Amino acid sequence: MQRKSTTLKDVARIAGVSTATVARVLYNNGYIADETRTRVQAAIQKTGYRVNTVARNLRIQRTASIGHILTGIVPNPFFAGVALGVEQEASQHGWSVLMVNVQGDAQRERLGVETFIQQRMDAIMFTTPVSEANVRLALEAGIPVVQVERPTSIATHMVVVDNYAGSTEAIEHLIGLGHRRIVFIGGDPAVRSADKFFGSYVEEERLAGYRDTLCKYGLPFDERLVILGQYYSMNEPFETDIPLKPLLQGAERPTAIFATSDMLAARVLQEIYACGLRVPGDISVIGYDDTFARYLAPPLTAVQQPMIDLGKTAVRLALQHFQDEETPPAKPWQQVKLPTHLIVRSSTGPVR
Amino acid sequence: MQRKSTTLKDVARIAGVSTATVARVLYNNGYIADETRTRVQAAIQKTGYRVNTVARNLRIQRTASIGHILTGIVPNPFFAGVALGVEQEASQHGWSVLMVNVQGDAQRERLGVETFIQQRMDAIMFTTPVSEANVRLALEAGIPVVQVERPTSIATHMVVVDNYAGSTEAIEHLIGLGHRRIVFIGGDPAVRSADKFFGSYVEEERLAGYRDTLCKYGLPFDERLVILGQYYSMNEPFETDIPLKPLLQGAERPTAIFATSDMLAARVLQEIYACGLRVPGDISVIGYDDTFARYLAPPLTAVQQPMIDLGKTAVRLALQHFQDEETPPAKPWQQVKLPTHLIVRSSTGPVR
DNA sequence: CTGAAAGCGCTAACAT
DNA sequence: ATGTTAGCGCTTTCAG
Repeated sequence: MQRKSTTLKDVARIAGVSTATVARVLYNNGYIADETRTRVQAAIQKTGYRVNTVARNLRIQRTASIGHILTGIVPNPFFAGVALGVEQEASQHGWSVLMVNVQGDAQRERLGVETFIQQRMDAIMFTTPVSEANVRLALEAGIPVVQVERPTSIATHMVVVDNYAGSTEAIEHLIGLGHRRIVFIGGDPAVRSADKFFGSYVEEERLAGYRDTLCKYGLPFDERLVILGQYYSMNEPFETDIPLKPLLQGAERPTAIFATSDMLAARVLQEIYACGLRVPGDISVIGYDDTFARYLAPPLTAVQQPMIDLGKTAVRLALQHFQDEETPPAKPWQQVKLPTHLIVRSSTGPVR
Repeated sequence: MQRKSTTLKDVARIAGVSTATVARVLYNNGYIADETRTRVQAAIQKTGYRVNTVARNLRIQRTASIGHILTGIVPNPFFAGVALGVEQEASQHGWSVLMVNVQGDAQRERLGVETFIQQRMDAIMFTTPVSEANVRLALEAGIPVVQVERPTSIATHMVVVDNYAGSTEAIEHLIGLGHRRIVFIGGDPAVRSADKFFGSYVEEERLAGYRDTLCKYGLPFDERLVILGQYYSMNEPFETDIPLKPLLQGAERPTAIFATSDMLAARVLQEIYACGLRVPGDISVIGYDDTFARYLAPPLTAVQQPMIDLGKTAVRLALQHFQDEETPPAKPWQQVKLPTHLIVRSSTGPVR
């Protein structure tokens, strides 16, 4: 907003018409004489006029902007994927997106929401809300909210992933390869106990898929093969040790491991190699997310999350509120569940 | 901007004062009677008033917002790091950031700049501009510009990395371990020939560091050990093959490989393993960026780029324009060069 | 087909 | 210590 730029008024003066007329040619509204249009367009050209969105927004009482709150765009590339999807879909519809990374901090999240309200964002998205209270805050300001991937129990639009199916598909793949002793390793749901989530935790859904699939194929569910820990950190990429060695060096070594993120799977690979084992020769590994799975050695079989699509869908839900502006009968919140896909690469193979 | 929210005027009416008075307590400006302040604060509390930033921006002719254009936040996590740095530093100073991902597309980049101009962003940042013309576009609109990491030849603020030193440090580390046949693998500078860059290409700087260091230690520069290719793609993560096998299976096998990104290094590891070799036993590998280097097997020695700091510094440069508003003698564009650090992990070892 | 004019919600002189 | 008021740049009725 540096040096003063051309205004509509300037253009009008130069073209010798009123501001209303300029606005008409700008938005192709109403009748306008061809000759006038040409004259106005020439003036626009000449001055390099560009509409002042700030003034426009004030006038029309909309900003066509989405505030996007991310738990942490780093270190897990999953979030960058969602952010990209959000931005792409938004800009395709002429919307803008403001982004705030809170790195897991509820206080910063609150500030983000507060700012977004002040900026009069037309919608607010949480790609993984940290605190319920902040979701409520946005809602109370009368702003449509979309929660992505790990919604709280508060009713808003939601777009989630079919974690149960994703997990099921992974385990079935392993069972199909002859595996019977399969480790499940994931973040501990209890860690997020501060908030109540809608439905069940992502991690719980995946665990349920694991358990039910074993059951379905008549395999025993062995609690010792389930490893849950607080492996996620927004700032320090997992310094926590993964208690896998005992299993790997024990008598009844598992033949496959299902990890609930690529980052975790990568750590699992490191542990496996440290024990002198080979993948998939001695043990198969499946990751989740499909972020940098393809870059690991060997290229990792992984449950692919529809990151981009998650973001795009979230935007579509938000835009709905404004599409049919004539239908104020505020439609209820919607929940969309997206499928996952198992990408089979080289980290899984038949059991020996 | 949904349902009509409380305005300053409302608050004034309820508190029984003028809007000017409310503004005074809001910003703690000028004299105000304690009693009045209390009354106003009560009214603010009661109504849940929140300043309308849109109106405010129009009035003060500033937006306190930065438009951030990213070549592609996916797939290289490097960009997410920069984006985080930008956002953190901005919000710490009460600034907002709009983000646009152009995924390497000059057309989309242009649209992004155009939008940012219309939104009256106070500054525009390019984390790796795609096209010179777009940088110029922003500049012509009178908006301060910061180019990050791979600036074009256009003069603006710039924050870059000391690629030469980064490369030098990596090669010295290898030479110190006794390596003499070291492969350099990187993106081909010629690929970006469409634009002229300021100083030299990032890749060229790194190559120069490699070459000069070999020279310094009296080692021969062997062109056959330099592999340059178009390994980067914004959308499909490198499908291109890396022509490394001939070298790995040849007579005089190199004992170390220096790759100019983690993504490339990851691919190199895969090739090495495919040839049945071990790291670092048979061959050492160094990556660049230090994004997911720690997650590879073995954990990768890598030249760490100051991603967050790159972003933060860029914001600081942009803010300078507004700090000392009284000094209109527009100070010249500044260029800041940030250091890299070699993070030694387990992918490098003494030559056998 | 075109123009006049009323604000959107706020800030900052300028008065008092 | 507080109030009045003139815009910021734009959109959109309402008149003609």
